[in-house]
Amino acid sequence: MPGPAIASPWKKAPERRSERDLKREAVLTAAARVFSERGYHRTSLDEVAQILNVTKPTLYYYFKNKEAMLFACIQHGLDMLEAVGDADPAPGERTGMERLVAYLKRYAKVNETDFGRCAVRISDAELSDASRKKVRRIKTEIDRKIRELVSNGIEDGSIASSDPKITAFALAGALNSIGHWHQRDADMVGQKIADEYIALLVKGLAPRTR
Amino acid sequence: MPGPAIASPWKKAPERRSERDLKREAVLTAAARVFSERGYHRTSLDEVAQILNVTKPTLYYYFKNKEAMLFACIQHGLDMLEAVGDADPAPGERTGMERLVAYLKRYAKVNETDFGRCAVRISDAELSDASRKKVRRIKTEIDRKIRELVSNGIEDGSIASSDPKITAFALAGALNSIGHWHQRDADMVGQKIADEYIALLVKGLAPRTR
DNA sequence: TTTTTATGTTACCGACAAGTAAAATAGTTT
DNA sequence: AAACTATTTTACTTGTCGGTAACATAAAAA
Repeated sequence: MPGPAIASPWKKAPERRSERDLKREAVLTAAARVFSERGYHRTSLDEVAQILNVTKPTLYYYFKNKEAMLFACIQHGLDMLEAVGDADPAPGERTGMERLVAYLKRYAKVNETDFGRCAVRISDAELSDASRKKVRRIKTEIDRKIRELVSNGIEDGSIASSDPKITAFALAGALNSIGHWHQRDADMVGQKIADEYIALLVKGLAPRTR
Repeated sequence: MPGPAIASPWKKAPERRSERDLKREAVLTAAARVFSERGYHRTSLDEVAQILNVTKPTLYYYFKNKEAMLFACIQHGLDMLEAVGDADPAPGERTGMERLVAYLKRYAKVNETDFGRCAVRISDAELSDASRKKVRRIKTEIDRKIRELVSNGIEDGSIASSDPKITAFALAGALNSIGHWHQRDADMVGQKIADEYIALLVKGLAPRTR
């Protein structure tokens, strides 16, 4: 009978993740890319496997099934979007508008990633009831954050809006829509589009000079 | 050998469409509804047939295949959107901004229909190359129209925009995004949302009083 | 009545893709 | 060496669904 294993502290250093985790992550990254590019249903797991130079059953070693893969992709994307809200600097330092604009820029940046696009583009109708419920929870939280920023801006007078709820929807909707066509127009790249979008949303179409 | 049939003028009156056309249209309407609600891939033709109280092969009497159905739905939706541009009153009567806002409101209204949502929500990646090409042509035309309105507004000073191209994308994208929500939030109905969206786009978030 | 045309149904096929079982391989431990 | 563990493959099953063939029915035409 072997004695108790001696703990090797550097073996558990967080940056040294197990190979399994790395591979699982690679599967997820590949899935996110192809899901977001070609759509969930049009993507077969054989394709995902091929990208990784493995065969389909290998994927099942890392994920229970296709839906679990999609759920992980969407969740990761939503987690990134939610983290955008946590990077919000302490309220009071800047106006609500400034904080909102900074938030929207970070939000748009996440939407440029494969995970972000998965979260935004793929309908959660693909998911099981349980997964969808979790996804909806995070989406609600993100929406709440945007509304909060809008409300703060209204309070401090830096934002004019009659309805934070609809405004929050409109902002998210407008930014999410970027992901839908930006691959059609490869010439204008992400950040520029996002900046123009945000400028439009901030300033509006109507001229401000008189 | 029968003599030449005597033409019966009232038989060809345009409002008296053949039963076949009516049924074909019913198929299309049912397809548009369920495609836009549940998505193309998640919809089986058996479902569509069931809605109409027929069996699947009957659908094939009216359409060549599933993709032809989808194409007809999308095309009809896009035709409606394109018609929105034709309803534009003579230029010169009003400012570019007024014309654009009126356009956007009609556009949003179309997007409340099943066909409009099909056109906007379902990726044209589902279509064959030939169909997609046609669809893209109409989409380009719609985009051109929006750009034209924006440009006119810029010229007459009623619209402030640095880039009509991105602005047109942003406008369409924002309105299209309405279709993604509105079933989740049944309490706020279409036109109200659209009006708020448009108001935001026109006035912007930044307050105009000083 | 017979024939033709339009419309619909039953019963089926075939393909594709998700998912699984079980064997193969390689690395590690005993 | 032997045994065990982790990982991946080959080969297979299975369900779903788009699509079709062939027949049924009924109305209109001849």
